[in-house]
Amino acid sequence: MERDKVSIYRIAEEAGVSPATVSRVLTQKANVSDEKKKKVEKLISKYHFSPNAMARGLTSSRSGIIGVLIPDIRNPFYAGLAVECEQAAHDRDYSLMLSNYMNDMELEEQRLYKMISQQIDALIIMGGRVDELITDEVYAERINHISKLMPVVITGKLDGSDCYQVNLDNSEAIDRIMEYLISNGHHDICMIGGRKEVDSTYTKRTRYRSMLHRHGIEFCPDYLVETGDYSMESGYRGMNSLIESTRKLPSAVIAINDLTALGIIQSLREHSIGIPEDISLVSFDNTILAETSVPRLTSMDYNYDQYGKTLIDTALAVLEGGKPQKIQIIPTELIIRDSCRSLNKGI
Amino acid sequence: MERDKVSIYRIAEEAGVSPATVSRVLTQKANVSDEKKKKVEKLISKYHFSPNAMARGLTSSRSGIIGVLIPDIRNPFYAGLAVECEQAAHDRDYSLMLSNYMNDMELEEQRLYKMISQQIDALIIMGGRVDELITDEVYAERINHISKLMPVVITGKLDGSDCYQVNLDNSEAIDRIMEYLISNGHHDICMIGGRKEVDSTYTKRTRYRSMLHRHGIEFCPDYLVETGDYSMESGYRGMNSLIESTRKLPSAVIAINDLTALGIIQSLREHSIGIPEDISLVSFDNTILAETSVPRLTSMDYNYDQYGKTLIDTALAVLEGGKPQKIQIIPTELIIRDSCRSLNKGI
DNA sequence: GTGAAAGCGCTAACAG
DNA sequence: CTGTTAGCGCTTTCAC
Repeated sequence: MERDKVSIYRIAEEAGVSPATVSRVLTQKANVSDEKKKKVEKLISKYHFSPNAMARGLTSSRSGIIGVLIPDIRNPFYAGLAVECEQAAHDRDYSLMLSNYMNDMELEEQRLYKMISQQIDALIIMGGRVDELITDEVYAERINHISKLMPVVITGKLDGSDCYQVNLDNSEAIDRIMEYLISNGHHDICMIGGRKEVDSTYTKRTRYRSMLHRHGIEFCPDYLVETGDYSMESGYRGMNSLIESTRKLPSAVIAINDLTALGIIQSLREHSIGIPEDISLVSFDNTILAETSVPRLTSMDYNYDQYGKTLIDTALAVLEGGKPQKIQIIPTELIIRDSCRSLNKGI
Repeated sequence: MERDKVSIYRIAEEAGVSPATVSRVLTQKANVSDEKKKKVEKLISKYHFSPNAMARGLTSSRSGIIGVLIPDIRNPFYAGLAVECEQAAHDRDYSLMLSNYMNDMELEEQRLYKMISQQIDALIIMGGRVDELITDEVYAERINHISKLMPVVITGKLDGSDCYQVNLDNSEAIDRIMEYLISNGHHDICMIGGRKEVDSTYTKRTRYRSMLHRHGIEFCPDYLVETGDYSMESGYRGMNSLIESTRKLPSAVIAINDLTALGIIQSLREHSIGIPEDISLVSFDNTILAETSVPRLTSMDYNYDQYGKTLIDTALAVLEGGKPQKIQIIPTELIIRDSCRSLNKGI
């Protein structure tokens, strides 16, 4: 397969100028006479020429590519975020290189080093080990090493590392959900799903308890259902076990995310428990699943647009020598749909 | 931000050999004495060194990146396919560069040329204009031009172009669904969703009619509901209009994809029509939505693994000078879940 | 088996 | 304002 042999030399020759001049009109960094500029631009558009990014990168030691390490793009949460990142990157004339690591540590490492050898200019790490409550020290050290080579921005936390963090406001998220439920007359509130070693889940559970306390509601251990993960199946399992084990069903259930909520819906349906007539359901992430489920889910939305943009902008700011804030927080907003009802005044 | 300055020169110096020798152990293409080889390998792993892909690419005119133009990664169908492609690419030691074009022609062009300037080695185009029944000639010409520079593999068709095609077996897919429904006693079968100018939809509709004919079932125009797109909302709209306009409801509905099926479910629910008690529902694509919906959808699955692998392998085969088949077909399999019932023997 | 040297396409001094 | 020149880091002849 023959590559196109158009280069600045070819353009230069046909335009009767030097390669440097062509480069100058390409980079727009130096002045070129109108006459030559026009000639060159004509050739450029004639050949649909765009400079070889590898050659360019060799001199500038910039590839124009931002690497993104992502758990699984099939998860609607990450898919949405990835799209926003791509948008933000392209706005700044950068390309994105996505790598799914499928929660496989070995795969993560492989893909990471592959991206580094592709000379990515910056790295964004989502989920996985940067979400753990207790940082893996070996991992932190490795990431630290990388963050000496390029900007590293993560969506979670990594103790003792130099990474920049952009985090969802998990505290605000759970507080708002609790306030919403309580103000609608719910007292028996249950929380299903997740793994306690995950930072965001830990935060949610802690605030859940303190919100109960603040409103004078006694904490019931049965109502905090650990399932170990974030899948639909885990929601199904968690809800089933709650129904079987408890004497008194809660009036409201908080699912750790939309996928888990779908499993909860399935369990409730099989037990002929109506949503929201018998039990109200809220969840986190406001993915497409919240919109497509029956009933449509009331779910905690984040400003995904801002999230993606902040991730990219932070990486590029560091790349350009800036000093953005080490931790930035993305705001939340509860999207109210059809899965919750009010217990007040018999509505 | 300082890049790591480790290069083959540094390795060479420390190992007391020439840069060429380091290159030789890196590429494994020439013989190097065991002694020197070991020395070099030690340094390589000491520094976690991996050669600069841009420099390498400059000489080999290969970037090791395959570009993928995709409509929207948030669509579970494309997300699943992208994951398979990534897997297949990494197995061959290639990276993937994904670009979402959001069904925006202008964006598609921008991202395409951006990827070309990033020196992608091959291009895979999914959906969008390569799915159109009637090829846009200007577009075909552009793609043709690109396919002179690099292998281009598409998931649809493009008349008069040199692209390689990897297609789902849409004929088999609709045939199997029709046979399944008819063998379960369904005669009044309706098909909802899509746009007739889309190649795969056109095929499905044509075969739908000929299957009816073959089984001596009269074609009812009301039962072919064009909605113009593939969204959930379109299914909702299509089903609503069918319910309002027809005297006799069908016993089975075929949705053009899972998303459309979800809209149909919502419409049926609002009309208190039970699935599958009153109406059976089948759809295409077998995405995660088929598994997470209530009831779980009977849906046409494709061998996504093979699909992704074939896409990548075809591109790389062409790149290496091979001559794969111009058109390759991916088989289908109906996954039976809870959304259809049999009308036979009063089951 | 191994080193020296040229060159991939581009940018960035450096002269003029 | 513009041409010449020297690399960027790697692979690949070509001698030895």
